[in-house]
Amino acid sequence: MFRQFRDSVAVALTEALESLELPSADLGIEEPPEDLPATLASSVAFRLAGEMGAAPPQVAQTVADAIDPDGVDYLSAVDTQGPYVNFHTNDAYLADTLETAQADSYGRLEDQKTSVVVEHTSANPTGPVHVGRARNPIVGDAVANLLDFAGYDVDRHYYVNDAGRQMAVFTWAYETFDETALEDEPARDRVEYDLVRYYRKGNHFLENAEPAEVEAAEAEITSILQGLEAGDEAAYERVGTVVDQVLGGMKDCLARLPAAFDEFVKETRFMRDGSTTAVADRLKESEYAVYEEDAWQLDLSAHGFEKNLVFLRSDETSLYTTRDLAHHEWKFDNYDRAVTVLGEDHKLQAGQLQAALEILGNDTDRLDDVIYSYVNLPEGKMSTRRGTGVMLDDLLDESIDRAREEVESRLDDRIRNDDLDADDIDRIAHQVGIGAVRYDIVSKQPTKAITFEWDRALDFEAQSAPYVQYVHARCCGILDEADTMPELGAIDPAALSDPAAIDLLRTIARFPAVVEAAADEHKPHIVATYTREFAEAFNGFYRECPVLSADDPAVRDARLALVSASKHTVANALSIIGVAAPDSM
RNA sequence: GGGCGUGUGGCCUAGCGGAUCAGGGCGAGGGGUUCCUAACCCCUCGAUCGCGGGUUCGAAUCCCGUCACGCCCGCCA
Repeated sequence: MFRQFRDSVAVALTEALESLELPSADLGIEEPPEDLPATLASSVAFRLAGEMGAAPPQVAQTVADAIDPDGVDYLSAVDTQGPYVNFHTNDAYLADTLETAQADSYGRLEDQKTSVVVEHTSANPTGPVHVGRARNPIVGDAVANLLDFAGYDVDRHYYVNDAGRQMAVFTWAYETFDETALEDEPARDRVEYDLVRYYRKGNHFLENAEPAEVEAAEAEITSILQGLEAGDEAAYERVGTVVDQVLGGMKDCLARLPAAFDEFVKETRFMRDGSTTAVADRLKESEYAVYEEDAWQLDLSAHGFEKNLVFLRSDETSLYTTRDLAHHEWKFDNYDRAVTVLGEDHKLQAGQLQAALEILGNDTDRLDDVIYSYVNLPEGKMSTRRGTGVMLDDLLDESIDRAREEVESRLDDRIRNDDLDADDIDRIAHQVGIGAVRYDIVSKQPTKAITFEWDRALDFEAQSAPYVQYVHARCCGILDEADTMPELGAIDPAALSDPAAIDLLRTIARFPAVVEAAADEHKPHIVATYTREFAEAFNGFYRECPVLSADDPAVRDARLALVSASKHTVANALSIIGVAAPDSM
């Protein structure tokens, strides 16, 4: 109801200002500090003071007097406090919130009639997913969930870089070396842990072998790349053998988060269908194209980039960005909007891509990037090639193990006699363990650098996933024990008179606005912050207001409805950030 | 050298022009459970928001400068 209230206040305030013949371009509507009773406030008086030749508090009073609360949705009264005009909600605001939030889908926004493709992760299929890039699937999945919940028609894509030099090296190494030549056993019984050993072996060979041997290897690698460029079916198959296996393993790892994709889009697709060549041809025709040092380049100085972007090598083969151009035009053909989640190291490339897309005549306003910083180890960067780094699988395992210990240590002093069995313990360990990892990452602004430390990443204390998950479990516990749910029509919202209950209901009322703001800015961490605020509000209510043992049946029913609304709110907020909502824990 | 990003109490973090807004959390110290799960709650200690200027009625928030850290500046991806 918060969004509706905000809209109606904006209209009322605009009309009031117009009636006073004052400018209404900047309404200055904001949320007042927590300890004030008003739901919304306006700071227009500051800006109008000069124009009216009066002090801000007086201006505020004049404006407030010009608004008649009657007929304005959810508005009960307008008053002032110093220079601020404050807007208070009426009973219907809370009553409608309580009723609306009874729906499982509470918070989901209206259909935006817009399709959007969210591309995330897109890690080269060279080996196991490590924590350094784990931010990508976690943030990416949350962004996709968020847009979906905000009413967009979302597809999730993983762009597979299967045409680059790295994959050619990998393919050559896989075909060349015998398993007996590999030094270590796979770190884990899954295909990408097995095959990455060939990749590392190959890279090691190229860096250390005799020049003649390296030259021969390079010739083979080049022939693979040229085969791909020439549309040679055998080359696709050779590379595909490696790519599909490794990708399959990575997919299994990502599924643990869980992060799932609607489509894995291979870049070779845009070589095979001729669109990459077509893009290059069109670029050649553009006014920004230059042919220097035997290679076709784009002069992007007018777009703010110092150096030229090479889009065709001297041997006529395409580069990553050229293929990505064809890829993005394909996105534009099939979707209204495109969001890409990518590491800060790709930022320059993304900017060049966007400039080139504009040169090709695309409307790049349809494209948005979400940039995140890599997670580094205290001793430096993680690297698949060098085999340094913490694997996401290991992080998840460790987190689940610690969560399991936590559950087991709590079993003895559980008050609730719901007899958790082995399956429950396993379920809770997974929900909490994986939830904690995701929450830790999704709750921070992605642009902030993170240095990975086990204990910090696996903290189950307050302001973490379990803190919020526990609120959901409490809701379920109460609803479970209440034999019947009251009829919607039988609920009297007025029975919720305690400050803690009203505070909770007001927090619930804000949820759709939080979803809207987070989706508009592609910032799932806003939802994570909200879950924490929500949990605090709920815990306050839980402490102050007994539900099942409430003496007055009307109070009990109203509180029960509030718990139900709370459950939907927290469950949906958690689902957006990809954290499981346990029924018990 | 240039570009982009980050800089909030011992540590992590929210806020990113508006009201005693410097908010949470961890850590430290002290309390709370015959009552819907104490992975909870309450209290105390602790920050002039990297530093210096400027704009503004008002700046952690905007501008300029400066320092520190990260990322990038390939006919790699």
